[in-house]
Amino acid sequence: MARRRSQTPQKAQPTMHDVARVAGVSQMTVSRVMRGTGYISKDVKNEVVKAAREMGYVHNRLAGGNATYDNPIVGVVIPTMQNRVFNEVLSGINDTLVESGLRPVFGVTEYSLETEEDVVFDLLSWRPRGLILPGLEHTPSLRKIIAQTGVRVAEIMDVDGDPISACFGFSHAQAGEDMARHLIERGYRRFGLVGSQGGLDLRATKRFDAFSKLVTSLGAEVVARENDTQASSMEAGRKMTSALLDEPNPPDAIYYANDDLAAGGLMHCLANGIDVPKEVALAGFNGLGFLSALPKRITSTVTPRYKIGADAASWILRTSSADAGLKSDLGATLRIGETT
Amino acid sequence: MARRRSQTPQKAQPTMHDVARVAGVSQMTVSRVMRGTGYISKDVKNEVVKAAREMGYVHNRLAGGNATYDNPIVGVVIPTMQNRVFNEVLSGINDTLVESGLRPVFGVTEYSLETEEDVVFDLLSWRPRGLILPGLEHTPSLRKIIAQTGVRVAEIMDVDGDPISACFGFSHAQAGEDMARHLIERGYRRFGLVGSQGGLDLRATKRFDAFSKLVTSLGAEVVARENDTQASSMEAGRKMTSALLDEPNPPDAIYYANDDLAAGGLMHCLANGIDVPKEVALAGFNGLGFLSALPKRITSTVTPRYKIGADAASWILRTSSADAGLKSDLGATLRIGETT
DNA sequence: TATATTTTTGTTAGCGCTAACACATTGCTT
DNA sequence: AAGCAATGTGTTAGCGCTAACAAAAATATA
Repeated sequence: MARRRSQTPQKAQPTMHDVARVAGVSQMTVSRVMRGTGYISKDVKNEVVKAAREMGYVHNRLAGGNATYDNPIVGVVIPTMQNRVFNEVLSGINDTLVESGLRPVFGVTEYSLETEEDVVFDLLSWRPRGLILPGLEHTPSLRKIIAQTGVRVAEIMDVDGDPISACFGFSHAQAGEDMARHLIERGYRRFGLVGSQGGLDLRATKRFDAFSKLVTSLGAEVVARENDTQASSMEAGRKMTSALLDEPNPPDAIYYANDDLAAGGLMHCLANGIDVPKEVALAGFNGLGFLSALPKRITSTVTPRYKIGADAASWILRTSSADAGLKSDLGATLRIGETT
Repeated sequence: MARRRSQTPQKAQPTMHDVARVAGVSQMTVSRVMRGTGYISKDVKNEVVKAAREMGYVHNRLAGGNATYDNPIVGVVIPTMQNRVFNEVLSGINDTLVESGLRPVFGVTEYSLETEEDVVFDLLSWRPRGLILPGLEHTPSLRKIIAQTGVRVAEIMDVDGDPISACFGFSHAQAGEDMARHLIERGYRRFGLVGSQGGLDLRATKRFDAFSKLVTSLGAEVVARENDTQASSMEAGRKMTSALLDEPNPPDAIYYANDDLAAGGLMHCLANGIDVPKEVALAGFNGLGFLSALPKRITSTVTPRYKIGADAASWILRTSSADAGLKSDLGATLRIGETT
């Protein structure tokens, strides 16, 4: 076993050198066996694997990264952990990455661009093979450090704007307009908007802006807005819906920033005997699976969450940096339910 | 700038040496500034920080870990990403870790102990400062490699058993019994159990076992079980509830493996005019926030998810490995709602 | 059988960084 | 002004690993 300088709480781990000694080969041969590269005879390979297993040796991939400038890491930034949308995005990222022997390292911004800057800086200290960032909006400092380090960046969830290198998502403006057109067609004219995160969710804002603009131009109007500062949840949706409908001239249709909020709205109506969609129509966003379990299927926009994550991850994995300026619109489709 | 051997797609990053040259100091001084250790004069510090910023230098923490046997990493294993419970646990872990300048690296097992073994082995190749594992059940090989490497391990979510070193959670047996006692007290006698993951969720199994045992000993009985192989969700809960209640002699109370399933059950009853709790009582598990948004507050067991994550993470951070055999029961409390 | 080719193993240098120690310099006592 | 501690900076060695380049051994070819 190798001697150690520092008195870490951990036991001294064996090194390749130790394995090599036990197996009676050179350390380089052990390295080759561990990575499965180059020529190795079967006998030696077995010998090395056996010795490693017996000693409990685990390949130290980070030390190797040091020598090759290539750590098996992708930095992944998400706005929040409190939203299931990102569970699915992360699943897509994780599955794709793990398949290639890499792992994501996460950072959470809580919807703050300043925090995002800090998080990215921290993530960069891991010398990741690439970075996955939410949205196309970033601070100038963030852009600068990205440019300086030349790190590969994939932006996800949005395509309305100019990506740093490549983006994978869908058009929120389009999604907002689609929903506006649908609701107008169904005869609704007085709209309420319900969001969360105090307007910091820039993609939701894009949807709402496009929605408002279109309904206004079609002769309808947005009569009320609610925007809780707290995280999105069914509770928040229920509370805000209640507030909205208690006003003197309530809207006849409510467009929510996401399905959780909309489901909360539906629950409020259900509990208070408000007929949906006769008295008020409800529309969500994301098309999450749980909608199908609700008493009424809520109209929503289905977004390709898993695929966004998977595509972004595999773009990072592709070594060619050829496809700069790539805009991958994975599409989001309106799914009409029983609430509009 | 340093010359590079390999032709990575990334731009050549400046090193401490480069920064040192620009700032006109030794590389060691740059190292000290970056880590904020030792004595550094203000002038030199400013000079170095300025140079680093201008060059876009980012401290490479992984290379340092190589020299100190101490990477800023904690390996975190979770059964699935499809369950919001783990969002909160991860939040607790992440918040605590990031505060100390570390980051979690995740692995997902999909409720398979064999996969867990592979994941842990992979995570170990990152030489993490510690590992956080779900539950107290692991394969012998897993235990062996843990023992061999001497890595610090915190087990979470359960305290019914013997931890490798320390565990943070609550007693599932206790939770199951508490619920059993409550339902018996309310007069229910014919119980249904609804789970997911095909019984692979070992903690849910512990609850169900303790529940079944107690109700049986109190003269009641478990008359039906449903156990979907797919992931837990409201949809699955609704489907299984429907199946359960369509049988000739349906249960008068259903105990679900978690709140999502229970909420799905409630939705089924709501949509089909089944009176809860008169015709059938429903009980969930976890006490998630969204329950308060449902038309009827579902009886559940509130679990300290965030705190479990936070406590486990800060135990990992504590360097003393003194407290071996630590069992931290954070408690789970029955919360009676309107569905029982 | 001699030579070229392929396969297998080893040696050397060095990745970017930090611990440990050495050596200045400064300010403070007395 | 001498002595001393505190402060500031540099030098050296080496972490665990891999690329690049030998060199030896096995195999194929002429």
